[in-house]
Amino acid sequence: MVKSIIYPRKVSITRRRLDVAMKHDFKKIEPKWQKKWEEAGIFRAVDGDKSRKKFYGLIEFPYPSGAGMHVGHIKAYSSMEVLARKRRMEGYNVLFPIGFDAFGLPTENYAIKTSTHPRIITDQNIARFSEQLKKVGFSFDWSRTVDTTDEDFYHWTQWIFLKMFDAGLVFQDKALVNYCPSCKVVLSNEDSQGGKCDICHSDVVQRSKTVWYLKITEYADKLLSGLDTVDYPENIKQQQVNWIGKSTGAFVDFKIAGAEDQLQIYTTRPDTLFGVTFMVIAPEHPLIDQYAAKIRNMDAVEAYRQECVKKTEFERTQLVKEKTGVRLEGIEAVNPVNGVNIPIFIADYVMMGYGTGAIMAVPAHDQRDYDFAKKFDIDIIEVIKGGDIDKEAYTGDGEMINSGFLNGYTNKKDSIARMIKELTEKGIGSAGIQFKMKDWAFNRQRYWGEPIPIVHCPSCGIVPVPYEELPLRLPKIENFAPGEEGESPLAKIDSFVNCKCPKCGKDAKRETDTMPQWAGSSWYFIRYVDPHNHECFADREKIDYWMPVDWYNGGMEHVTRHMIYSRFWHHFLYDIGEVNTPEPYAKRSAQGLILGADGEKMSKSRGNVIDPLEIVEEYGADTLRTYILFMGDYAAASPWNDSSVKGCKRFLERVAVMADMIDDSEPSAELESKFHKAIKKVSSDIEETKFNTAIATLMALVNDVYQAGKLTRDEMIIFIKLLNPFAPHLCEEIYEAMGGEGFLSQQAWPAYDEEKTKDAVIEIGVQVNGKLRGTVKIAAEATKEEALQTAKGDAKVAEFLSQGSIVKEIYVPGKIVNFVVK
RNA sequence: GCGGGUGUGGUGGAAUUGGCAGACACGCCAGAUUUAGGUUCUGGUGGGCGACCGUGCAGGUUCAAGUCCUGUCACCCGCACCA
Repeated sequence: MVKSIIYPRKVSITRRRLDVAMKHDFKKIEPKWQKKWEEAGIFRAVDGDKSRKKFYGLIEFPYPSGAGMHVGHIKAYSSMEVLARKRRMEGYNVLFPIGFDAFGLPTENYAIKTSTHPRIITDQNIARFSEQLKKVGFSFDWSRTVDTTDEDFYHWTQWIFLKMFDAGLVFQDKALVNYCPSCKVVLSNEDSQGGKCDICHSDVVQRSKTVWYLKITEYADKLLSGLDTVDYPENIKQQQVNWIGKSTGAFVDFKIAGAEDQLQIYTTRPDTLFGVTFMVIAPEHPLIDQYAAKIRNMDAVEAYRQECVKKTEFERTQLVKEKTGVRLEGIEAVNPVNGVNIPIFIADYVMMGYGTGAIMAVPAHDQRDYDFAKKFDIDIIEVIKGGDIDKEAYTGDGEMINSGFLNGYTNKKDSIARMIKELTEKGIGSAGIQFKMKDWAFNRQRYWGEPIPIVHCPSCGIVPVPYEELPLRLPKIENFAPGEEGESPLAKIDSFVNCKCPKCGKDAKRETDTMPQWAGSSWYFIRYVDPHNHECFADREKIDYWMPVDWYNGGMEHVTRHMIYSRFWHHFLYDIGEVNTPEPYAKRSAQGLILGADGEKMSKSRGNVIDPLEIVEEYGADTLRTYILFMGDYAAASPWNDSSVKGCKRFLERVAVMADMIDDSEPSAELESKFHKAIKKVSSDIEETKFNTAIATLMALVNDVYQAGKLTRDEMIIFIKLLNPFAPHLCEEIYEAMGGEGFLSQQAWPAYDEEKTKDAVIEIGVQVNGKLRGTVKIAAEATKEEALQTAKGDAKVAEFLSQGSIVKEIYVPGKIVNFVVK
């Protein structure tokens, strides 16, 4: 039994102060419980346990950088940590795994700098991260840890790649790619946003390279419609929708005057075809070379093209103000609806990568075309009434004019449909769909990645490595720096490159590129269900038991890349019958940033970075965890505040002392009711990721207990159960001191009695003409008459009522009384 | 430009979704304890002397608006010459 020292109201302060320090000796109790949990293995998930409901809570596994953990990691993991701990107490079989996404450029660059093998660096970093994570007391199932750089893991990354190859989703193409001259590596559009390399932030240039692609565009529609079946916050769904960027319109063929060729364009407004006065094609468009002999001003055209190549995609899109271009003199196109000849221009405001790389220009109703037409003095034909085309392009709705059979149409939808019908019947166009999303460039000229399991055979061409030869291991090499021309370091390893063709047996060469950083993270969550399997990527029964992920928490920065890529892979695995659902994640949440104390984003250069391990050292892991979730709205950014950290520490100390206030002699009904309300509030707040108010409720409850000066033993148990997901070390310690059996973490989550959350007597506000004039106490079940009667009895209310006559009396049960007086 | 979001005390942030604005915490003030400081405990703390005024700003709906509607401003985050 607990040695219950019951303090009288006035206690020896010195005595109590010493007690506080003893009761919350986090430096002693935190390692103690971390060790006990690990030894007892109480956070291990049990495969296939049908006697309980399962809960698979997932956090984005960290990239084990040399810098160690950031407070952002703690926040990202804390929400799922609290949920996992609560779910276990609720009797669920919980899978809450951790792993490391360890392939990637920062490690490789560091390896080059320090002449240390990336394997060694990765192992060191993983060990460091693991130790740090354990110090915070996260309840991960460490027996399932995965490491994407482990050959037992990337074996299956390669396996999935080959399955995609078999399905025709992998192809190779020469293309202009984003190339980082500093990292000497090809970057995807996602990794080179803003024209800067995602890794080293130097300028990205365009280069022609042979690139491996995954046909993610084939899954664009599924990725879009799948969003209707999952529980993601609206802003995340919207970002994905924008990223996929579906647009509906039509493809239209324009004849080249005096030739047989067609110039195909894509438009979302085929109904404005009568307003087309010129065409624009991208500088890279193949039509130019095709007609080089006919184009009279080829010199000027070439000069313009050279200029464009020099600009990066970023620069091209930045120059939004001034339109530039060159007319292709000598060739013209024919408007298919009216037979009028129109000029063709090249201009860099048209991109080769979207649509067909060619547009029909309708200057009257598109501002870009308008600007271009003004600059080059081209006709502007109004086809939609409603604007003033002398001033600017009109993009609104209106009656169709100057448009032959479309004249008189006023509804955009109808006129588009009519035009598409016309185009289809005449065989000069058809309805079409376009996506902004492009196919996924799936290779890097780097060492520290999964080797692409492909062989180039002089006679057979591209041949996949047979499944039984997987994993295709990364050779252990000394020099992993990329070549000067940006070729992979693997290209220098003859023993790796030279091989026999799996098909014909003749001499062949291996692909030397590796997969991009996003590969392993595209399926790691499946591996967690069966991490040690050597026969397949995961046992199907285990997949059926655990998948999909019930709740996935992570950062907003991964909403469009990692989330889309992994959803793509999962849809694919579903299509080939390897997993049980198309969507991998049933629910998604995202944490907001932790800003520096100055309100700015944490960064080394600003010097406002908080090291979570220093906080653990000084205040303890329980305080850190509690503070991070108490800071504010979980999904919003909020600044760090050292004083608030101390406030949370103080709260936990008050809890520690509370154990000595146990007194079962005269339970307080008032306090009992407060406990029932708190159980209800904390339980629902955790489910809604409103951790800040859950903690606030517990703080208020402590204040109430201190006011009462005592609480019952049962109430103390309830309290530490509610606090346990947030501050588990302290709660386990108190539980043990109270003589509790086993681990608190394995006890049942408290239940509340709805009846006891309701007060018999409530206090409500009384308004006169909508202004608060007093408050009165009434019985919860009071009738309207009783409530009004009591309200009128309030002296101040009565005074205001006497100033006129009551014309209306409102009583909203349990909420408010309002008198309207005139 | 398009999409998403935010705007509440000195500060971080609450508000059962139309019903007592400012929970909880920080900070600050005062008192107790202490040789003193810190710690701890107790009390106070939106503004205004007041009637009253207060949720970015201006209107509106309503008995009642932080919450709903219209307009507007500011900031943040995505995407961006996407045809």
